[in-house]
Amino acid sequence: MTGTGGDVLAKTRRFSRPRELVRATLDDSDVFLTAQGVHDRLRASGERVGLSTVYRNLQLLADDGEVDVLRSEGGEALYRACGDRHHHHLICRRCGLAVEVSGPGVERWAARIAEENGFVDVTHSIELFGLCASCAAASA
Amino acid sequence: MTGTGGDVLAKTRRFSRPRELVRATLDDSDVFLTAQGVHDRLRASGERVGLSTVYRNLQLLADDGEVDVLRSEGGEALYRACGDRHHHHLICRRCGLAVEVSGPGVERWAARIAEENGFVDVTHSIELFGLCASCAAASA
DNA sequence: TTGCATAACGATAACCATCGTCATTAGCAT
DNA sequence: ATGCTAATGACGATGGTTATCGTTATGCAA
Repeated sequence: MTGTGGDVLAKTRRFSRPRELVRATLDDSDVFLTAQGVHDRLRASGERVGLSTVYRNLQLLADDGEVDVLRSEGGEALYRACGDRHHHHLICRRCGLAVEVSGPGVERWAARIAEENGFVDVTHSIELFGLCASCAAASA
Repeated sequence: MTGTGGDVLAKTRRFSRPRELVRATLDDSDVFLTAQGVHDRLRASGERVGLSTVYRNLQLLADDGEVDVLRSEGGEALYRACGDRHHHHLICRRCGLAVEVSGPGVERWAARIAEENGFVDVTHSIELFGLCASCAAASA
């Protein structure tokens, strides 16, 4: 039988300049970006990449685990390049600044809760939204 | 002068049958519902309430702290009646079954992380998504 | 290097959740 | 009852995201 859950489907992935641009845009940013945001940055730097292409590649990169995806409080998808180790974020809801945080204890807590309730294939969304120091100062 | 920030604005809130129906629908459900879901249930029970009205009241109830709102992995808003004490959820991504869970340790962790990074006005979104026992069995 | 199969592109239309508009209806205080 | 206005609900507008599809271009092999 196939392994549990989706994984090594060995999809052929061809090189493409647009994808590299999207990846680079995320790499160059220290904040979470929306698809539109990535598109805007590309346009601002003189690159013309279709919006569809940005969405498509953002999804591909997410599927490949190269970028983190999370939902803003408003429900939009936010993307960011990230290391491969598991972590969560503390995000400024004003400027988007994201700080990677980790909490081994939290991971264990989540796993235990899931198990105690008979849930399987559990993922968790643990994100903290607030105002970073500079934004808090700016709005004082 | 008016108080700082939004809280006791003492907004006049008039009774309305549609709002009671929305509230009742959430009260009768043990799963998180989308606005559409609430609307569908109302229609199924023979009640005719405008979709706009459902959205509007869901928002009002959320503002009043009578219902929990969270985002599904797909970005849709999910609503559920809830107690007033702070808690999180373990949600079945198939059937929507939601188990309220709590983690004092997690709360402290979140608060500490926020403080260490100079963030203020921090809220956290901590939700676990998985497959409940029955749904897992059903898809085996 | 040339060809081919097809991944990827990108402009556009389709989708869908959610919100805004506005004329009509209906709580509720006097 | 009467008036003020919150609330309704049909409908159109918005905005993020996805699907469509003809065109372009990558990667492999002859």
